Amino acid sequence: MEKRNEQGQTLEEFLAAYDANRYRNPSNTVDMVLMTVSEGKLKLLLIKRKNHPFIGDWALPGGFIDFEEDMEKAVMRELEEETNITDHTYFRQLYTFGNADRDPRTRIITTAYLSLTPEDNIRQTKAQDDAADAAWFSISKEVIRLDGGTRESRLSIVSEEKNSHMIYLVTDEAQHNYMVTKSEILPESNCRLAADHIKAVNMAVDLVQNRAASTGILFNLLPDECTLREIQNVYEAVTGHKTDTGNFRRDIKKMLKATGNQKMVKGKPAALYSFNPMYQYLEENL
Amino acid sequence: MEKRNEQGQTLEEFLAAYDANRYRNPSNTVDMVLMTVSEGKLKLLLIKRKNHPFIGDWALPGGFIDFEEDMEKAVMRELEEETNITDHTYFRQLYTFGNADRDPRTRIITTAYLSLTPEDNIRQTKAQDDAADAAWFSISKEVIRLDGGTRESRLSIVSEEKNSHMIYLVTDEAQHNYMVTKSEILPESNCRLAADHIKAVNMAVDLVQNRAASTGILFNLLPDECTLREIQNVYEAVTGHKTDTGNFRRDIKKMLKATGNQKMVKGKPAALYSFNPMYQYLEENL
DNA sequence: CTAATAGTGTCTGTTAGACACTATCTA
DNA sequence: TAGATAGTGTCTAACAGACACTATTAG
Repeated sequence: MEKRNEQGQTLEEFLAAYDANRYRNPSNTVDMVLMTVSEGKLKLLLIKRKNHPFIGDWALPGGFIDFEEDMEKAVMRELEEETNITDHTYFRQLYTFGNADRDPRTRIITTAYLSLTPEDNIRQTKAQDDAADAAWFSISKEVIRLDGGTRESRLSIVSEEKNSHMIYLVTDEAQHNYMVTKSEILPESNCRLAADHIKAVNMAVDLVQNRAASTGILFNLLPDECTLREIQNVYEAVTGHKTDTGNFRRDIKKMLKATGNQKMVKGKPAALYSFNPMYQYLEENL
Repeated sequence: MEKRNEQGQTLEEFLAAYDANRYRNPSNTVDMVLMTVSEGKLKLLLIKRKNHPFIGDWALPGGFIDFEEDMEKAVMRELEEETNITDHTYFRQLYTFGNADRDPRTRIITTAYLSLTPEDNIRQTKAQDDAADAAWFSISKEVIRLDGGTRESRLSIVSEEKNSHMIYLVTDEAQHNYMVTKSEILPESNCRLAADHIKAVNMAVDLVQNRAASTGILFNLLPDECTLREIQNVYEAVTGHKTDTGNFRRDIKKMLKATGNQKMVKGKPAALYSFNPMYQYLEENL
C-alpha cells in the first residue's frame, strides 16, 4: 500500500510530474582554498582569471559543478583542470557563499573547500584551462585591534615572484549575538581577489590558526616522518609568531610517537617522529 | 580603456551573451536546525512532511531559495512559513549538503543553518503551509565508543507528545587525514528523519556542545538576565551531564556582570547576571 | 526549627609560560 | 676546539576537578 499525497499521487507519479525548472535555478560553483607551508611561510594557491567577470584578478581555483557530480569531486576536478594538482591530505568544506548579487553573470552560489598538503606533494603548479596564471602567495594575518566584541585584522596576501600584493582589513563584529565579518581592500594593494574570495581565505586562515595548537591539523602540512624542529617551524609559519622551543616540544610530544629513525642535519642529528593517529578524532567537523 | 577577454568582448558584451542555462542547474534549498532548551532538555524543532518525497517523515523546516533572495533571508522565510516562528537570537550557517543523489526529485544542494533561541521567545509553534505537523523533539547525544580515531555516538530524537522516537548511530572516523561521518537509524526507532537531515542535526549538536563551556553560546538560550542556576541548568541540558556547581560558578562568572537585580525563588533569592558582551568575539566563525 | 535553594572556600593535581641549561654532531 | 642544532629540566602562576562548607529565604 503506497503512500499518496494530497493530490492522490504515489511517489512515482509525483516524481514523473516534477518539474525542476518551474522556477529559475541559481548556478552552483565550488572554490578551493589550497594551502601549504614552504620557506617558513603559510602559502595559498591562486590563479589569475583569464575571462570575465573579474578578468585579471587573482582568484581561488574553482568552477561550476556538473549536474550529476558530487561537490567534493567537482572541486578536486576544477583544481586539477586549472593547476594540475591532484594530491590532498586534508580536505574539508569551509563555507557556502550565496548572496544574491555576488556575481554579475547570474545568481551563483559557491561552496568553498579547504585543502592542506605538505610542500613536497606539490610537483609542478602550472596554469591550465581557464587560468591565465597560477602562483603561490604568502599569507599572514595579524590582529591589530581587539575590544568590545570587535576584532580588526590585517590580512596580507603577497607574491614576490608576481610582484603582487593584496592587503585586506578584516573586521569581525558581534551583532545581535552572532558574528558578522566584513573586509575591505587597503590602498597599498596593487591587485585584488575576485568576487568575495577574500572571505573564504580569511575563514581558512582562522581555521588553521585556531586548530594549530589543539589538533593534529599541522601534520597535514608535514611529511609522514618529521623532526620536532620541522613541526615547530610549520607551527610558527601558520600562527605567524615564534614560540618557546622547550614548551612546544613538551606539549607536541603527546601527539607523537618516535619512529626510531634519525635525520642528519648540520649539528646534532634529529630524531624523527610520526603523528599518533589516536589523536585524529580531535579533528572535529566544526 | 575597458578590459577585453580572448574573444575580444568587453564585460558588458560578455554578460549580454552569457547564458546561465547552458548547462542544467541544480536546485538550491535551505534547512533550519532550530534549537532551544526547555524542561531541562535540549529541543529541536521538526516538521512532518505533507508531500513527496519523504512524505510522513520528520524533517527540518526549509525549502527552495528564490532566485533573487539571499540564503539567510530564505531560511528565515521558510521557517516562518512552516512554523510561524520569527525570533532568532543566534544564527549561523552550518554546512552544505550536495551529494548528487540525495533527493529523488532532482539535484538538490541544501545549506543548513543553525538557530538558537530562549524558550520564552517561542510563542506558538503551529504547522503551516507545506507541513502536516510541527513539534519540538528532545535531543541528546551520548558517546558510546572512542578509540583509534573513531568515535561512535548514539543520537536520540524523541517527542513524547507525538509518540515519535528516532535513534541514530553516528560514527565519526578519521580517514586519510580528514573526518568522515556516517549515520544509520537503529531499529528501535518508530519513524525517521527525511533525506540526510540527521547529518545537519548531528553537526548542530556537536557545535553547541563543543562551545558550551568555552564561548558565550549558552546565552542565546537564556533570557537577557538570568541566575547562575539557570545558566547551569541550560549547560547541563546541552551537554547532557551534571557538573560541579562551585566550579561552574567560579568559571562562568568571568563572562558575566551582576545586574544588581534579584529573582525570588523558593529558597534564598538569586542574583541576576547578564552576559558581558566583551566575550562575544569568542564566538568564532569556525 | 526544617526544607530548599543560593553561594563560597579550599585542597590538589595538571597545565602553560618563562628561561636556563645540557647533548651530540661537523668542520 | 668552535659553531650549530637537538634536546632537557625547573620554577611558578594559573587553571580545573573534587568536595566540604556557609548563607538566606519561606513557612
